[in-house]
Amino acid sequence: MTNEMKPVRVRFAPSPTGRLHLGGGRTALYNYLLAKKTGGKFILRIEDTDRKRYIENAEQELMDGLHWLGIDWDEGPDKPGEFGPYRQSERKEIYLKYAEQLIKQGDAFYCFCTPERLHRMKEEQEKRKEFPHYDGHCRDISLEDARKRIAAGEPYVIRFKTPKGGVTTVHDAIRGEITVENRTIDDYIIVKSDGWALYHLAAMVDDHLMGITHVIRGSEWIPTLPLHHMIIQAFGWEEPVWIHLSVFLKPSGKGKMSKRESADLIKDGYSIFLTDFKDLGYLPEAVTNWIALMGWSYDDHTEFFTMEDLIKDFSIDHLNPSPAAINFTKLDYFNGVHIRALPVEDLAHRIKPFFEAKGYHPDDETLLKITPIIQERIVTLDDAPEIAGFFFEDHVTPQTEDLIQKGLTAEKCAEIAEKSYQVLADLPEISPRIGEPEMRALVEELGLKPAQVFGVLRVAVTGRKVSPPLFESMEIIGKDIVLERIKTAAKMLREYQSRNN
RNA sequence: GCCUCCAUCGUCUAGGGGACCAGGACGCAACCCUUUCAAGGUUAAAACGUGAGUUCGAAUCUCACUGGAGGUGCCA
Repeated sequence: MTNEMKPVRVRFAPSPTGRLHLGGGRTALYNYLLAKKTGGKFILRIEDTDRKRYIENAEQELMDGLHWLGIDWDEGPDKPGEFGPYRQSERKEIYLKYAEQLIKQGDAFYCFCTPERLHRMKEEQEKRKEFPHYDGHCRDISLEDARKRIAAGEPYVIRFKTPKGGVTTVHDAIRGEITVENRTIDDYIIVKSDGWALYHLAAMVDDHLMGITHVIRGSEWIPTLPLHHMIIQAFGWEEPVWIHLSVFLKPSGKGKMSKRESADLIKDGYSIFLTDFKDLGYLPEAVTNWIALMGWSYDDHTEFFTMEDLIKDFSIDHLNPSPAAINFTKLDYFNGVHIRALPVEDLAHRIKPFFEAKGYHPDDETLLKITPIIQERIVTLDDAPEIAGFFFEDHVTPQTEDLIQKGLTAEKCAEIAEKSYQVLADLPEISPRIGEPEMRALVEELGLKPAQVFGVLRVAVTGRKVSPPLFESMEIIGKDIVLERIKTAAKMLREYQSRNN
C-alpha cells in the first residue's frame, strides 16, 4: 500500500527551546523516511513564536543533530523554498490575517479577561472540582464593542470558539478514531496579548500554506487534535493525515525521563540528547537504526537497517502506538553491529579523534593496522583508545603479578620469557605467519598450555592481561620493541624471584 | 480530579479469528570455538494484565476493571 503512495509533503517542526532529544530525532526520522520513500518533500520549520523561551543556539544544535543522524531537508530556514519563510517568528502577520478571518466568521472572539480574573476563575473551578476551562465570559461580546475596547487600548487575546455540545471524531492513521466530547475542549487562546499566534493557530495555518499532507508528531498532541480539526474545518481546508507517535519512556518503563535523570545519564556514558551521542562514541548509523525500531518494525526478524534500507522499507502501517522504554543496552549492541559493518578505512578515520582526545598521536599507517584487530572488540568508538592506546605509547608498564601465569612460578615464567626471546630473536620478523608456528613449537617443548606461554608474552608486550590478538599486535609493534619488552619482563620476573626466595 | 491514548517474554517487538502449547532481537545462563578479550555458533529460561461477552474456535473482535502514559499554560 505505502509502496504506491503519492509523494508526501511532511514537516518536522521543533521549537528552539532546548536540546533535541531522542524522541524528537525519531519524529524527524519518520517524517524524513516517509518523504524519501514517496519521493516527496521534507520540510524543517522552526516554531519560535514564544520569545520568552527562545534559546540562542538551539536552532543550530537542532540542525547539527539532524545532519549528524543523516537527515537533511528540502526546505527550511537555511534552505529557502516557495513556501517560506520557515521560521514562525517571520510569519507573524500571516497568522494575524487568518485570526482576523476567524473573528469575522464568528469562529473566534476577542477576550479581555485579565490574567488575574482567569486565575481566580481557575481556582474556583478547582474548588468546585470542575475541570479547568474558560467560562465564556467574553464569548458573546459584540464585534463592534470589542473593536471599541481594542481601540481604547484595552489588552486582549483571541480565543477559538469551540462548540459546547456534541462530540468530535478525528481519524489517526495508526490509532483509528479518536472521539472527544466537545464540552471538554476549551476556548483555547490562539493569539496572545503580545500579538503572537499560539501553536494551535500557527501550526494549522503553516501546515495548510505549506501543503503538508501528513502530520507525524508526538502523542502529546492527541488531546488537542479535535481543536486542530475544528480550526481546519473553520477555514474549510483539507485535513492532513494525522499520525501520532508514542512517547519514549525511561529504561524502567515507568514514566518519561526527568530533567535530573537525563543529566545523570551522561555519567554512565549515555544520553537522551542527540548531539551527545557523537562524543560518546556512537555511530549515527547505530542511533538511527536503534530509534527507528522503537515504535516501528519491518517484520518478525529483520533488525539491521541502514538509512537506505529504512527508506526502502519504512511504512506508516507498521508504526506501533504503544509507548516504548528506552533500552541503552540495545543501542550498545547496534553500535557494535554497525562498527563491524564498517569498512576498515572508514572505521580508522572515525576512531582517530577518540585517540587524540585521550592524548595519543596516532599516525594513519599504524591506525590502519590496528583497526581490523579491534573492530570486533569495541562497542563504542570511545573504547578504542582504551583497548589499543598502548600501541602509541613508548613504554608499557606490566605488573609483575600479571606476568606470573596461573599455576606457574615466577621462575617458570621467567624461563618462558627467556626462551621466547631466543625463539623470536632468531626470526626475521614477528607476525601470525612467522613466529606463531615457532612459538607453538616452544609451547610443546616446554610441555605447557598455550594460554600460559602466550599469557606471559601478552603481558610483557602489551602491558595488560587483555589485549587484541598477540601475534597481530606484535607485528604492529615491531620485532625490536617486542624483544626489548620481553627482556624487560624476564628481568622483572627474575628480580621478583630472588626477592621472594 | 477530569479528558484522552496505550496494554504480547525484564526490554524492543512479530502477530490483525483457526497457520501460535505465540516467532525474532537485546539482556541473562550454559555449551562450542579459542593464546586473553571480543566476535561467531548452538541451546535454555522467559510473555498474550484480570473478568465477562461474541464465536464451533480469540493473543487477535466488544465491554468492564486494573495498570501505565499523555493532556489539563497568554509553552510547544
